[in-house]
Amino acid sequence: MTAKGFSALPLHERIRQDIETRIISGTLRPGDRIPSELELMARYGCARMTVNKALSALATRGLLERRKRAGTFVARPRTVAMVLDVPDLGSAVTARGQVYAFRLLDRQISDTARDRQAAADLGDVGRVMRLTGLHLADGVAFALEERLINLALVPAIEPVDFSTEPPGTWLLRHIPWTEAENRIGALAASRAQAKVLGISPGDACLAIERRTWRGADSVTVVRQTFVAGSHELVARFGPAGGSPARISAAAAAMTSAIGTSSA
Amino acid sequence: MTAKGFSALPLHERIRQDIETRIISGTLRPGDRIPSELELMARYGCARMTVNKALSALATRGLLERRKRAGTFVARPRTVAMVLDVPDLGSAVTARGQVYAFRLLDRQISDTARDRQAAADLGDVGRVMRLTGLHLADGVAFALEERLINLALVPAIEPVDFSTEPPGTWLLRHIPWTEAENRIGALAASRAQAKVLGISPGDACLAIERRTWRGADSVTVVRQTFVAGSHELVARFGPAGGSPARISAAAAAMTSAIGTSSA
DNA sequence: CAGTGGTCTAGACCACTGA
DNA sequence: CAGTGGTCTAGACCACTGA
Repeated sequence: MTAKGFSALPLHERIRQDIETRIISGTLRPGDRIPSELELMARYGCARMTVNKALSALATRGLLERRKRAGTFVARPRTVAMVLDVPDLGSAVTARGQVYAFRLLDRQISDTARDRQAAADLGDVGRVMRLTGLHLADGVAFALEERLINLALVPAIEPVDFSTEPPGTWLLRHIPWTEAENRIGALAASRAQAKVLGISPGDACLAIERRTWRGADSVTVVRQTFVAGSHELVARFGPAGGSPARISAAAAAMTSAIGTSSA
Repeated sequence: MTAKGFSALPLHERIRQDIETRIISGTLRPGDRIPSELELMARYGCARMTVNKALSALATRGLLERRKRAGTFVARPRTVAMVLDVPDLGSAVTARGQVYAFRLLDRQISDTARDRQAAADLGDVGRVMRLTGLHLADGVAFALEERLINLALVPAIEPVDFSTEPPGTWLLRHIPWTEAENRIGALAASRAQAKVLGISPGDACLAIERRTWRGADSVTVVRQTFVAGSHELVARFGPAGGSPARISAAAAAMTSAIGTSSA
């Protein structure tokens, strides 16, 4: 496994972890100045670029703040920005050991010229597809999905039958979106929502509204309404240096904590 | 060589944006191979390190995938990892033009040796402080907060009076946490929760459970229960190159979309 | 003014892995 | 095997800005 005896990690990575450890342990405190690149070159016996790479990475991740002439400082805790994992619903259900299914309830082709709500959601894009469907775990509906898709941008989706793959997964596999926004809140189920979800009107639900763009163009807008307790979002922040994939795996490995209903 | 008069941006940044633009516009599609570093050196007339910096940044952000010998490829859209902004509640309320206040309802000192729930939440850390309080906007309670704090790690908080500053803000200003986890769900208000929040039992609420660590030690665990419609979380993903701060500002500038209750 | 970080060069050796 | 990316060197010039 180890090729070269001792250097399992590249030098810039070891420098990065070294400094990070001092911040975590409290040896370096917020506001403290850390040695200049010149000093660190001498300490680690390496070129300035190598030190720079380590410090730049820590600055990008918000642990350090760099100011010209003044030096490099341990950053003060900032307004919190966490990494939110938005898993594919099918994968999430399967990971819980349940059987996932999507049931399409309704599909309509519309046009933003006539459909005011679609125009508000996607802009004046022309033809749109409006989908309504249910996400099921072990045959039980746990989320209602209402989605609009910009057909001008995604014409290939028009003939797709969503019996094998829900629209979100299809889009994820086919359309490289570049920007997305999620809004997360709670709401009381409406009469219509309650009916298809098999709950009572007024019951608590988690609501996610997600908009996706490709460049300046709207790809899709989706509103998902989850029965309370059936779904949980996890957001993390950590200096563990995790790639999104690793963070996602770590979150999936954890067990639930909020509203554990033993039913 | 480089036309030196016009470089508002560093060269590595221009190369990054150039390639990013091709991905966004669809000129480069998922799975496409992009030129090797050697070829890009020639194209941009620069050193390999400069090209490498641009490509590494895009790989870190998940837009490119790099494989030795094979080359660099436009990444396929991955499982979604978004940046979730977790704003200070006081700032969020003030930003909406309302007056924020925190009202402490209860404060107890306990010990994980006797307090089983505290031990489960924080680990066997010894003395803990248990706080219960309300977040108010224009004098109306919109969130209930129940918090445990590890006093061994944060002894300075013991005498603090939270009349001017809620516990979360105090902690953010004083304790450099290194890791945090949020769990977000919906729940129906219990009788006790409903009473202090001025709503009815069973009413929909947004629930956030946040755990914060400093290195291996738990700092605090907090459960916040928001009246439905009173609070919304926003998570974004975008190639706009936004720092967390910029993303946060952009999110704050947007108006609500989910469950706007005029009550 | 002088030290700092930001950027860039023109090389180099290496590990990896697909043709 | 040969091309690729990963890393690193030992320099350089520059803009910025606090002492």
